[in-house]
Amino acid sequence: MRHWLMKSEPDVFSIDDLARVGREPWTGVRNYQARNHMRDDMRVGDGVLFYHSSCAEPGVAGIARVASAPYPDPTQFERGSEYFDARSSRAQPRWMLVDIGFERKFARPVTLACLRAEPRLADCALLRRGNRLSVLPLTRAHWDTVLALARSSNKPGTSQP
DNA sequence: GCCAACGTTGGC
DNA sequence: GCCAACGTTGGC
Repeated sequence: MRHWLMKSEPDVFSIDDLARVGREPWTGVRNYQARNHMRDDMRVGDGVLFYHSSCAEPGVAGIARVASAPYPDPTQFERGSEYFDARSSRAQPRWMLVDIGFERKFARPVTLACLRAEPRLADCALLRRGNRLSVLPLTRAHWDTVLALARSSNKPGTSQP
């Protein structure tokens, strides 16, 4: 099983939204590297860290799972959608996505500041300077480390960053 | 709102 | 293929 991190702006779609709907097509990705990860590398059941970006407290908010095989992002065909792509066709769709299924929300998010403070995450792609990729792979060690941070930050008496 | 970093576009 | 201009991302 592989592990991933996927960014979402909570004002648009948060971990609570995912918890409510249970499962969601990850529409709107218009970056080839991110698309390639979904199209070529993801498998049903892969673990996903659900990351809140562009918000007051950026960080990992919870866990999801890859819930479908890749298929064409329907919004690329929707004239009038902000994600419409005239260069795409149903015969040759340009943008592929997967469905993401809710697993759990952390009691407290693991904040970006907390991630940056963890030496074992120093080589994580998320923390690289200027990184903007919205779908990125994690090593098993990164995954385990973030989950451990989520557990430790929930212990009573543990200081928060 | 600012700005650094990066991806995309398009002229040549 | 090069590269400047432009647009977007995302933290602060």
